[in-house]
Amino acid sequence: MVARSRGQRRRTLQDVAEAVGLSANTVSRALNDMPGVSAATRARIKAEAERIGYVPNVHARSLVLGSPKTIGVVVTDIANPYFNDLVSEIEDQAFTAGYNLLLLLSDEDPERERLAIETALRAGVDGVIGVPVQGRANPWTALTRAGIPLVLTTREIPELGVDFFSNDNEAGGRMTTNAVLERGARDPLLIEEDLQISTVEHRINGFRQALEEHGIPFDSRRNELIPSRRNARSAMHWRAEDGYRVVRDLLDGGRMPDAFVVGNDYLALGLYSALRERGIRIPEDVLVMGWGDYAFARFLDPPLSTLRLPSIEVARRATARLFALLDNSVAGDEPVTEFIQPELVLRASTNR
Amino acid sequence: MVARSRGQRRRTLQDVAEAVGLSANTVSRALNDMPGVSAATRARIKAEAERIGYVPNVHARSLVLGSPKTIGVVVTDIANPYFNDLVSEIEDQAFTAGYNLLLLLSDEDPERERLAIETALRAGVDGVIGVPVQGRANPWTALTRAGIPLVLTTREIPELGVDFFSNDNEAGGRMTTNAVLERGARDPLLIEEDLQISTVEHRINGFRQALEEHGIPFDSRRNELIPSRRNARSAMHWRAEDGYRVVRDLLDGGRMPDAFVVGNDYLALGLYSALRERGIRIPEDVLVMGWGDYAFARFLDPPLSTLRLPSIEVARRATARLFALLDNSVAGDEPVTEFIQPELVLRASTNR
DNA sequence: GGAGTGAACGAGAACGCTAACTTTGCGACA
DNA sequence: TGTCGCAAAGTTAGCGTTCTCGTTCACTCC
Repeated sequence: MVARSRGQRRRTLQDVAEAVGLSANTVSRALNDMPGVSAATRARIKAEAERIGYVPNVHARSLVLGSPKTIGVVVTDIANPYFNDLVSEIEDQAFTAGYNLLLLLSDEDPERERLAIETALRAGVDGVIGVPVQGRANPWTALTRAGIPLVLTTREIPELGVDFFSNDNEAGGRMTTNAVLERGARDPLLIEEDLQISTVEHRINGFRQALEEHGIPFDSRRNELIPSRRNARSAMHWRAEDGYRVVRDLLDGGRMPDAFVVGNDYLALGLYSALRERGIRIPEDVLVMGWGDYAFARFLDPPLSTLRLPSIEVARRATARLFALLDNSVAGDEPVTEFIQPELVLRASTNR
Repeated sequence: MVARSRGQRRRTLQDVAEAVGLSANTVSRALNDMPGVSAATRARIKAEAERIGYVPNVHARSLVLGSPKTIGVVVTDIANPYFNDLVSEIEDQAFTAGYNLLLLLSDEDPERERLAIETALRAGVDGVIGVPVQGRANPWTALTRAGIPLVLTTREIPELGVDFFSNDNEAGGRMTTNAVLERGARDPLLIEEDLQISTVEHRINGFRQALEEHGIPFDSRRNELIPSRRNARSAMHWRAEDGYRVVRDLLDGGRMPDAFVVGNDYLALGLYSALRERGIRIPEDVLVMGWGDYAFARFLDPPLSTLRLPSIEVARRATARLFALLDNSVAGDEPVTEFIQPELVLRASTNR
């Protein structure tokens, strides 16, 4: 049983110095493996520091070194597998590069986002990777004004004029839609969450382009927008639930498309459930195309065709860029925008 | 378009002071809304600070105030929905209490965990909430020795002697097993991941107890352990895959239990797939009981019976306890251990 | 009109650490 | 034996804040 030592005054360099009868400076040199200390003294100092439980004060240290080495990640939620991958990979990259990661969740709430950005600012982060709630520059300018490097991913804010990395949602919209059209669909329905973000807009554009290529007119009846719900912790349950409900209502209303193209795999999951309930078969009666290739997609019955997103790659490029900006190894005056190609994964739900 | 001001020297209190022709002290008072500054001067200072983009140096500030206000969360991965909920809720609680959250992922890797703890220490966190990779005290003592409050969740290390909050896995093991036994199963098989942690041990204990209550002997043939795989980002895919494979191999080997009780819903998902492939019907031919009530569980065909875990409640109590320790509002000498009851969710996969 | 009062602001120290510079001391060498 | 050189250690300053204590100055009041 290890003694719990709570409430004790925190040990300082001076404490160690007094304990070994040397100056604080020597102790500092010894512990930081700087030259100018004999091996014997160094060992003695390290042992003593260990013994009395000395932990360097990070604030004092970074006050003089000027390097907090922390990046902030402001993201809507981590329940979404895509953001989950994003954050995991950013954490991994940051860890490797010796950076800490301050996690801030905005919950799709603009006010919460504003506070998150403020927190990042107050926490003294070196840089920020963000996924905005809305397409408005406003809360983020607090960072750019303070001269803190900012990189956005997944959701774009062109007027901000900062670097942006994302999967190519327009291409994805085309790819998924084309896949069902090439398999004979003539009346596909796109189901999306109603978010004021570039992602949805780009996907709808891609959807529309694919339709036009196939000579099918685009109108609002082909595009069902589901009101978005906040609170990240149950977002995925709700999405499946919403997918279920929207299809049930559609069928009740007598509308029966010959293909569903949806904004994420959880929507598709709910949709499966609603179709099964009505005895409508996939893919015989209707094709279903998901988005995201979540872990469960290939285990559904039938396995779900979907779009695999390059979340890891997006995270990698975004962090690499941020680190480059932090190193000043790159001129940040010309904002970089990169779209990474997603990959179509065809499974039985679109077989025909 | 907002000007991007990179590479500029960071503004200091002194810069603001010189700009307005006052002392740094007065500027500090003005910006912190302390008395002793006239309203006019205060407004002028704030405007100027805003104009030149002054952001207080958090390190200088917390060096003197002695309050970093950050908690570290060391967890294996956030792809697991349970940990996802845990981290989301901790973030929420921390945010509300004015704390920052430093996220550290250990990836089920003891070495990575050791480094994560070291990082938390170096980052100067006020306290830590941890989910250990193993049941060994060793890496965590670095925190307790430094006098940094530590609370563990989900996975226990009794010899550490720190507070622990978890769902009651033993009870959960009993509840899930009893559910299938009460529905006629006489030859249930438990599938678990082979992790050296208290969680798995407790669940197996619960399983065994339920069997004994029903007069069924427990032996190793009733308990299939799947080797654990690292790398958090694909952990969920792999779990489903493993679930698929283990059942396929079992069937190939001529073993056919009358119920599966599994360690998480992703395993159940893979299992569904394997059973479907062989034409084995759920629940007619075999009962399936999951664990975790992941978002997809109720949308499967048939909807999956499972155990809903009180992840939010666990997170809440753990953070509440940590904050109490940080406030010194509670004596931390007597470690607290709390087990919160899970809730059985019965769906069609165990109907009989 | 001079003492007392209180608001507005300034000077200096302190937080814990690191870096530049200085001092000490011991052995080698002429 | 005195001096030079170099390793080992100490001294001092400074990072950007906040806090404590002073100082200034206008204003009231007898």
